[in-house]
Amino acid sequence: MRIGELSRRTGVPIPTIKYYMREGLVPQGERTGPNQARYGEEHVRRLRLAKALVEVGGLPVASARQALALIFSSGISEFDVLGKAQYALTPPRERAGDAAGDAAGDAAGDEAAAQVDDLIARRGWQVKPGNPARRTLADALATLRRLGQDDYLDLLETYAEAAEHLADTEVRAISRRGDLHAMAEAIVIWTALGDPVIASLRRLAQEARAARLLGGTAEETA
Amino acid sequence: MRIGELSRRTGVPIPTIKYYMREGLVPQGERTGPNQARYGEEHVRRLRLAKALVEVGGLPVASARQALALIFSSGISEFDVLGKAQYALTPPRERAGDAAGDAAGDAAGDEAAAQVDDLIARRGWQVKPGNPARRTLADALATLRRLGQDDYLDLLETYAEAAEHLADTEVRAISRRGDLHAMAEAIVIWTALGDPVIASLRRLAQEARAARLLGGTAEETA
DNA sequence: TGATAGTGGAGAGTGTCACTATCTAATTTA
DNA sequence: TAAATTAGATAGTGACACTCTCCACTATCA
Repeated sequence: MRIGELSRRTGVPIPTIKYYMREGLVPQGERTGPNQARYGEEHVRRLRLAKALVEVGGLPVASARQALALIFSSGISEFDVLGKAQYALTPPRERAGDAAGDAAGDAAGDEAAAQVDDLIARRGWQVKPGNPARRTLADALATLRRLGQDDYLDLLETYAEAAEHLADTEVRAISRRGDLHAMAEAIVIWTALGDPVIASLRRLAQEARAARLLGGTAEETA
Repeated sequence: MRIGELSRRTGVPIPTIKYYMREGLVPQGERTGPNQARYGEEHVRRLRLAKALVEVGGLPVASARQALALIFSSGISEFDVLGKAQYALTPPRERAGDAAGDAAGDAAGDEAAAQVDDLIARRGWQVKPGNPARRTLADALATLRRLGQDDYLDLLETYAEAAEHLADTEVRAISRRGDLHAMAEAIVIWTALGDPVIASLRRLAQEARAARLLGGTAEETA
């Protein structure tokens, strides 16, 4: 097929397809002439995936490229798909740890890092020291502490339990796929799209619980 | 205090403080002369909060302004703090539902919306029809469907259970605060920062579970 | 009592990001 | 054969979150 059909079938505008090709999210088409190229089903799949990661998953284009490269590469083993996916999907953390404010060499940051290590150890989790989620979590906890919300940090235990339960179900479901390629694809998709799904469900459940507890009514909101 | 100290105590650069004042995230200082103003502890708190919401929570500045306005306003009732916070904290959803691709008037989108309604009903949740999380969730589910991941949609039940459990604990913890003002603040903070916390924990737990199931080792990754 | 550093406020400038538009020459397609 | 598409390259756009520059002033230290 040519680019027009590719655009129609995926809902991605032609200029955007061209842009994604330049950026390497989608490979070039098979050239058939000086100004003609042909595209196949793989282009459709890959483009749909790119669109989903960027639009729904909110990934930067560069991260989406990495994730797509991972899925469509041949030399992956099941031992590192997940790790590489997590690396690719963690939005490039800007410099952190600086600008803590309030003089004092940032006690909250150190405490938070220790707290993360402690949590991981206590749960018996085996996590690579380089997993970017460690940093993200420590940053968030340090911020919570600086905002004086440390009296709620026991919620963390509940969060960790829930995460463990989720991860257990997810890993189990995905490992049932025999095909390594399909596993890699599912990991990327569910890691990226799972975040908004969980966030939405949390908000919905919050509203429901709050209504039940505070007696709020299900009326419209400004 | 003057702006220099405000900057030092919060870790926010002076030009950024000025920008935040222009954007209304932080109120103006109390003028004491043609080119002098004084700032107080409220400025410090508010600026820290602004920084947290933007840097860690990843909110757009406009959303952070709304959230801060909510916290520091006087006329809120406990019946709508949460709803308003959710409205303020949901990143402005761009147009959705269009550009589905593949001809066919987007069956995935309709099915997903129905699926969300069904889930909410099945769980017995009381959720306002206008809650923005409905849309976000439906979009994500529709995308999952279009990517052919609908055979995993039973994971949704696990997600919903986890969300319900989390929300229950959160709402319970927050409602223990008698002060409505403190409640509003906690809601905003935990709604915004809870997302990255949960996402990180999920990733850590995933790696741990995968290691256990696949026998992966905790070595370094590229 | 200067010299130096630090303000407040307004407007313009910067860098990044994700597209989007335009152009040319060369095909297809009707 | 005329109109519509196409590939590819380059340039432009709009949103966003700052960041810089000025200037007429204070504030503070030697």
